[in-house]
Amino acid sequence: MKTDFNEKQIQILLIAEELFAENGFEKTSIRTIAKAAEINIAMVSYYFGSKEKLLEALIVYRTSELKVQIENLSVEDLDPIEKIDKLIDLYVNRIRCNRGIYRILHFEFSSEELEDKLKVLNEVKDRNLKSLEVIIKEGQQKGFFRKDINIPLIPPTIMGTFFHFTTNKAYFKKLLDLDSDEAFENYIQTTFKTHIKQTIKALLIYES
Amino acid sequence: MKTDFNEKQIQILLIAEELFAENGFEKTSIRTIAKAAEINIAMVSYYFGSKEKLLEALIVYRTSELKVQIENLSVEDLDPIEKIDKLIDLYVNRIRCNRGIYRILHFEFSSEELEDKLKVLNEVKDRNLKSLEVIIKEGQQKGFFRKDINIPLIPPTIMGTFFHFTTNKAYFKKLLDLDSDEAFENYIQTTFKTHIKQTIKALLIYES
DNA sequence: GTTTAAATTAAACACTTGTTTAATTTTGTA
DNA sequence: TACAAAATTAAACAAGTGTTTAATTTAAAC
Repeated sequence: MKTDFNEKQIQILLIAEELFAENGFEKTSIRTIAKAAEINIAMVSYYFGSKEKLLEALIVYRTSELKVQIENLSVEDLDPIEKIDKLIDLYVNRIRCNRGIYRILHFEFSSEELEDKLKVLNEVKDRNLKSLEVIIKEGQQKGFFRKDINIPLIPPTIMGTFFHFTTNKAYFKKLLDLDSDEAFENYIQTTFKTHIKQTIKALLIYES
Repeated sequence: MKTDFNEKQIQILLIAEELFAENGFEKTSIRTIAKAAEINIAMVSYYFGSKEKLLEALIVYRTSELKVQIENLSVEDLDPIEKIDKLIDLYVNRIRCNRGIYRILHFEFSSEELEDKLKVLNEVKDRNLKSLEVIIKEGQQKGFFRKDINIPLIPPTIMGTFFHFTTNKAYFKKLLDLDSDEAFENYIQTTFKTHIKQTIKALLIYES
């Protein structure tokens, strides 16, 4: 599978990503993409073969880019608790940087249909999970964390909470009296992040 | 706005719901719905006006049905902790029962475009949040829970985690060695539910 | 049984979709 | 400059979309 794209292709990919994330794959026509990218409608087929393959190219382009920052964390010299804090920062920031492709991946696929193309993404997930395991087991060894943690359920707790919050942005903006996008953004970076950190740490530490 | 539908209309709504949830609104054509419901393609326009209005009718039909079971909980004679357990059971089960419409609501809309039609849903959310507030404040008064809880962030934690888990069903089935849909379903009803309960309770109780 | 309204149908409509064609322009190379 | 490959274009294509029409059947009321 091709993983190198020329400038023109990348230009198209980036604009397509924006449009897909905003309006969805189906609702975004090739003509819309072409107009936004200021190219002829035939160029999409010319460069990528089809609309579907354009999407696949976008997924390949983005997911192969998602390299591992999280692995380094497990070897850093920090409290297990500090590591969890940092881990959540990394999770949230990564999703925010790549929110376009994350939106697309989560909303356009039933996860089953494009499984082959998501292999790269699954590998990233697996590696992240492994790093998380190292961190938590270290915390358990040092007596910080409880022993009966279901580790695979930690990432969906972090990401799920975050996604749900941003997906229902309009609702929460109203609920929390955040009157601008900046205020919403700021709320995420402060209060919301803290909430997730508290949640995960409480889960790891709390003895019932 | 119409809220009462005859048998034929409901039959169409239910089949449309299934198809929308499975394949998405855009990918589901009126002809597909008509074939599945064994009706003429003109009947959708005849009964609902348009495809868009069919969806609106479906949302109205389902959301106005989502009555409040959660309110009763706050007056029951239970531990605050038991109430939280029960609350999460209610949340998860309600989403599972109505997973079709929930999928549609979360995946088809940017939440902003259909705001008027989602008013009913927002009212339900608000009422649920109020009930949750009552329960948590009672728990705080009785000394069970910590005082600095950000209550509005509890529901997105519960629902987000759950949605993320079910949306990425394929991935988690593989990760957790769940080889059938029944096994997955069973995992949700036991281990996964327990995880959410633990998470929320830990968050409410844990003192850092 | 006749009349009237509701329900149902097949066909056509106008429009958008993704894709392909064939002609033209641009670019790089010898 | 001349040539060949790559890039770009406008136009056409076939297929599918949601919707409407006008005719027909069904059902209910008198």
